[in-house]
Amino acid sequence: MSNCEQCIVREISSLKALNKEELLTMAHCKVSKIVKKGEPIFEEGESVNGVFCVREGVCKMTKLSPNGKDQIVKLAKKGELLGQRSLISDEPANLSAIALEDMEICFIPKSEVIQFFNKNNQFSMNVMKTICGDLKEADDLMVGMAQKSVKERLAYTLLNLEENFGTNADNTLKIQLSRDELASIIGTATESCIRLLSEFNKLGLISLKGKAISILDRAKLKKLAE
Amino acid sequence: MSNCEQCIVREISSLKALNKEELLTMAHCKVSKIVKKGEPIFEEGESVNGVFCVREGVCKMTKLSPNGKDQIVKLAKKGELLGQRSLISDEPANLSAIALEDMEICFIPKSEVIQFFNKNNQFSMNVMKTICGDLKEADDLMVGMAQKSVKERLAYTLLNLEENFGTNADNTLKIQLSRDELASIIGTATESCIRLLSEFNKLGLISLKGKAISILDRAKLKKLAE
DNA sequence: TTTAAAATATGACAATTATCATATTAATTA
DNA sequence: TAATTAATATGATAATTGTCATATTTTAAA
Repeated sequence: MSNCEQCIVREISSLKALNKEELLTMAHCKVSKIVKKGEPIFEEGESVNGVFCVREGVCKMTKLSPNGKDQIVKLAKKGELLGQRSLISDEPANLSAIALEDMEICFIPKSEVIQFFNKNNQFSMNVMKTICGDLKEADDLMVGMAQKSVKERLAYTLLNLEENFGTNADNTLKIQLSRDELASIIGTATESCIRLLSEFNKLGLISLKGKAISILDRAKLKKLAE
Repeated sequence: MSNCEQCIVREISSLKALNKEELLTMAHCKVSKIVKKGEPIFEEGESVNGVFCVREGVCKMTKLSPNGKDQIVKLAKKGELLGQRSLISDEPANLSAIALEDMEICFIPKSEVIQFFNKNNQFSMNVMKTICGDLKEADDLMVGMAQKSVKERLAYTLLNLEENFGTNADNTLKIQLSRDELASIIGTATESCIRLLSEFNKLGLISLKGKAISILDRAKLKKLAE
């Protein structure tokens, strides 16, 4: 049983509002877990009964459309809490969470989180702020989906991935997505995504070395993203 | 100064958690207002500094896309609180709120709402649940925008409008939207929206009498919406 | 390493949707 | 009421995007 007090996640998530005592009780009831790349943390429709805290790795939050295609709604990384919405709404998960890399996560049972809500106002406010941030992002993405072309969305998404997940020493995006997954973020067919990547590549906006993408011309890409 | 204790809105919104004393202080500091059809309650980018409580009427929550088109993100009706997200995030409004009908609204200053958050845990939880509901809806709409065709989105939206706003005695949808506004909900060009409405009309799924729309075949429409 | 499977890439074509033009109808106001 | 404007409607066409077919490359497994 590792110590929550030392955990980096505590510093960057809503959990930073917890006091020593609360951290101690959390350390006792939490369950740590390794999730391998490609494995689900939880799936749409499941009753989650708690919150997952991401210690390491990135996962995709997806929703299955009636047409059978998965849409990636959000990417979650170190420091994020998953399943807050369904815990608060007391509903099954609206999204699936699937590891994009090997992950380290902790599960905190619902009863515990409810205690924090009841006793720690700052924690509640932190969670609320996070959810409000998610809502703003979702609204913005929705407008983008409705009003922007696939090309614009791809440009926007590439810039976003760089900003949120950074680059390696060789300037390639740290986050590794398949073409299929990238298409599932921007909401298009895999072939369309691939074609546009090729086009961006030919235009010198990006460079493609296998799966690795690096952004060469941020300014032009930003213009394309509108 | 009207009495918040008697207000119907109190019964159906997060405000139902407030006790008599809190309602009394609210009654003293709130400002009632009439907003005529077409007028804004607040606009994107504005610092709202409080929350608007909808007593009567419906408004659209819109966001301007870089291409100059407005996207309707949500419709808000009696009993809803507007501006909660920007209050909690302490940010300017992300959306504009524009009356679709003559409205009666009350403004409750930020300082007051913060008091409720601090002292009344049930109120906080209610607000959180509302925002979580908005988030789920936004995620779902986003997936719909990304994965569904315009036809599917129109069918879905018509059924939604009936469900959320009801019908008149003559079976027409209570909520009156221009073709332009309907297009702005489903995220398409006005002409495309009009064309599909005509098509639905010819297929006997809906009937059009001027601006008034009535749904004739829910089952088939539902199938079309997928 | 060889083979099989999966991912990436590209062409050809069809379907969807947007845009522009222009009627037609409804709503507003002079 | 007539005149003007705005909203609705429809056709023609172009642009975007999806689908299917098929290479090519990469990755995984035998």
